[in-house]
Amino acid sequence: MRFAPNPSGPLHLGHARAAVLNDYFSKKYNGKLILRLEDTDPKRVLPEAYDMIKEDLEWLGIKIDNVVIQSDRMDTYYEYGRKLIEMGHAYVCQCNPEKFRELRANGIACQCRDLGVERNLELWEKMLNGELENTVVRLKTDIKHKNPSIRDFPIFRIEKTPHPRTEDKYCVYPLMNFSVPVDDHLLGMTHVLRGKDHIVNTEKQKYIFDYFGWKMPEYIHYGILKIEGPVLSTSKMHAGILEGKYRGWDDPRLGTLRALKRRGIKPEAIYKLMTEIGIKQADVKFSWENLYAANKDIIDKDARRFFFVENPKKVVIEGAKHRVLNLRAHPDREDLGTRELIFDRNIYVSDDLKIGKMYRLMELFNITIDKIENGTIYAKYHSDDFKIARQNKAKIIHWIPVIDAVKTKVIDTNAKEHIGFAEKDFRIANIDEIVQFERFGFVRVDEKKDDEVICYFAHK
RNA sequence: GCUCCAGUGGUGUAGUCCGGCCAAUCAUGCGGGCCUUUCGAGCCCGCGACUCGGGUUCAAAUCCCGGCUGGAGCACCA
Repeated sequence: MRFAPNPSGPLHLGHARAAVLNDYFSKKYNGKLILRLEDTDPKRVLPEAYDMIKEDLEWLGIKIDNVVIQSDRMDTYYEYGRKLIEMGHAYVCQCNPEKFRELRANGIACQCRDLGVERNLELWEKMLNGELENTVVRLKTDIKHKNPSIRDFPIFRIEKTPHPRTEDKYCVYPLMNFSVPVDDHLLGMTHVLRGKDHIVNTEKQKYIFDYFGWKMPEYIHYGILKIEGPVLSTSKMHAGILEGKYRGWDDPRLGTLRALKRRGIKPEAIYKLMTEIGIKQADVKFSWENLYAANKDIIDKDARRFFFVENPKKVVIEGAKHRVLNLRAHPDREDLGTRELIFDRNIYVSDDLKIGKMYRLMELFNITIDKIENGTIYAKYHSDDFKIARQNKAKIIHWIPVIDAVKTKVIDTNAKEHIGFAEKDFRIANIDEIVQFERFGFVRVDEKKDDEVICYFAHK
């Protein structure tokens, strides 16, 4: 089987489905998986993408047996293209596109169709030498086919834009409806899983298999995956990055795999979801809910817990002594160690506290709110016993000691920044670690600066 | 417009090929409960679907016809 992206950017969720499905089934049946980079349109090639795609696949846990780059195989395409002309199944067409389109719409062949093999080979050589403009090679199909796009569709075109890899070595490039069947056959594909947007292409490509007398692989088409939210169009992403609208290919607003990685989404979660969605032809809506649930399953057991207060408000507590708390880093796992919270009169909270009400500072004690002055809340120590808080239906709130509070910025999926403080021991969290800010959600530690830690929000 | 395809709970999925064991699977979500000093996790209970109409048949989610809805393609892109 194969995964055949166009190297115009890194992989996104849409590619992930194709890659995962092909990987899943090739493993299931002990087959091989080829990565075929389809770079036969010089205009749409982004040189960095070749490596980005390999990195993304590796991250996804997809094992590639072999990498094939189409721009390395130009001579092969020329060879088979020439054969088709020699067999009289293809011809060089110099009609202008509008004229051809009009003829095609009426099911009428153009004059080029019957020029004869000799003349066609002559023109073909001229094409390859760069002597011609506005010329294509067409496959003879059925000029009255009920789908006009199938009537003598083009298989080679002239493109003089330099290719990032081969520069100006070639000026004639195969169209995918030619390179795909040639490669699928030569590379020994038995099964191909692709989106249903290729159904018509499969019909076109069948002509090539038939003309060469090749056995056609099993082409299976799955439905469209509708993904709400992130930007997926490679060209839009690229333009946005160049404009400075996005921070890069891993901006949290984008649907690239590297953006998901940065947010703390595990490749296993993506893999699982994609295999679950499967290959049916009905269109499906991508469920973020299910992705997050799968991801939570993976990360929850390892994620250390920390207190984090967003939009911090300062609270001064009267009548309580300095004390030190040791809390577990994870409620169910002793092996993840403890963290220390030092209470010393001044704390931050996130909630709006109401005067006269009782609150329970989590793991600490109960307080009652006295007054609010100049944005600072004054509270009194009430009692230690948790039962009293229960009896009084006191809300249990998170708190952060003002001393040593870690200034923290969480960037959410809309690239919006949430500023707050995390407890002092959050400093021990490593870059790339996924932690849970209790009640806030799971975040991935992205960057640690001297005065601030930056995290990306994964999900609740 | 033309050609082709698909429709199972809020979402994803099993079952559709080869009709009965399907008053429909699993997950997620939602509601409730237990536990818990996270509104997390776990455990328990519950909610919720075969697009509609006709036909064939002893029997239809499954087969046939039609409607409706959704989608794909109709490039010198992939």
